[in-house]
Amino acid sequence: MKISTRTRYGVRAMIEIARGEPDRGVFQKEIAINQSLSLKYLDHIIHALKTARLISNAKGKKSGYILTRKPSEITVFDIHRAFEPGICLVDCLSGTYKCDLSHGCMARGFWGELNNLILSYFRSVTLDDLMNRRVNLEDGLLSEDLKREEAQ
Amino acid sequence: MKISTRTRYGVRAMIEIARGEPDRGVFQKEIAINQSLSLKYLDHIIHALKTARLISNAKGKKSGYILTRKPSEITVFDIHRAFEPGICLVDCLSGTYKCDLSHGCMARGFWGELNNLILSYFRSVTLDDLMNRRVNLEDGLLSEDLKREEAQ
DNA sequence: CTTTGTCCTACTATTCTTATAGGATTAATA
DNA sequence: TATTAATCCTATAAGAATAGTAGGACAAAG
Repeated sequence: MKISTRTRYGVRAMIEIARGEPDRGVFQKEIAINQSLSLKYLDHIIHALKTARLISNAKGKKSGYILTRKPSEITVFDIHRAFEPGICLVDCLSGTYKCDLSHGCMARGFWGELNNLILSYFRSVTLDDLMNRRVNLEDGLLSEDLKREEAQ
Repeated sequence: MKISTRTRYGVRAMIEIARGEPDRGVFQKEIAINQSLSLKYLDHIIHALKTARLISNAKGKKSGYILTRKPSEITVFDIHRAFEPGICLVDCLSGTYKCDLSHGCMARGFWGELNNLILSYFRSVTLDDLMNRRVNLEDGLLSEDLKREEAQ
């Protein structure tokens, strides 16, 4: 279970664009340098974000990118959706999937709940929250928990 | 972001073993049939579960498997850990990783929180909960949300 | 008319997952 | 004791997905 780098880079690119001066757009090259990303790979990321209508060109093709909405109106879910069709941790959660466990799978509900958990989280955090670090509050707990993980 | 089939199968295998009669163990073949899994692939799953000391042979090698602990004392986290070293959605959350973003990455905390969220969830649900479907309560919400997902 | 940045397609390399194969070992049992 | 059935263990292959590179077309600014 990993977050894809395209989604991760996408979030970072969006933050970078959001941080840009209000009077001008942000160039791909600027994002690449500030976020230490390959210019060529970032190309794909930007393309996806644009297709998802989260960003647009500031003025013509040579004036960088700006957000199409306010940072407070763009959630991580929106960004994620630019790269993945949706959140589906387990195939059997999608409607089309046909499972042959007739007597009812006891695990399905569990995964569905987790799916909801992640979905809610993605929907609840905006680009504005990220920039103001409103999600870093429990950083202490985080490192503590992860250390315990790694110790194993 | 997908849950690996080995973890999924592992959970289902554990449920199957937990459901076994108290006086005898459950055979691999039984699990394979009841859960529609390949006997050979299940072989690996069982092996991992055994290495993690979650299951053991009932009596000698030919009497199937039993749980080493009560279902209420085995969490999904325990099962997951039998297959993956831990939960780490993003490499930069691990201590050893060196990131070159000197000015502090604004996304890291966000992913860390999600990591914690999943970790807590895994730790909070036991095999006993799964068997008694205590996680299926919000099934309605689940399907509703997923349908909205798929509609996009 | 050159440079710079965006746009777009194709391709490759690598990694990971999922599985299968084949056989060794052990224990019950006929 | 020979047979069967189950576990145990290693190797490997097939496949998909991801991450990243390459190359160039196009548009606009200087």
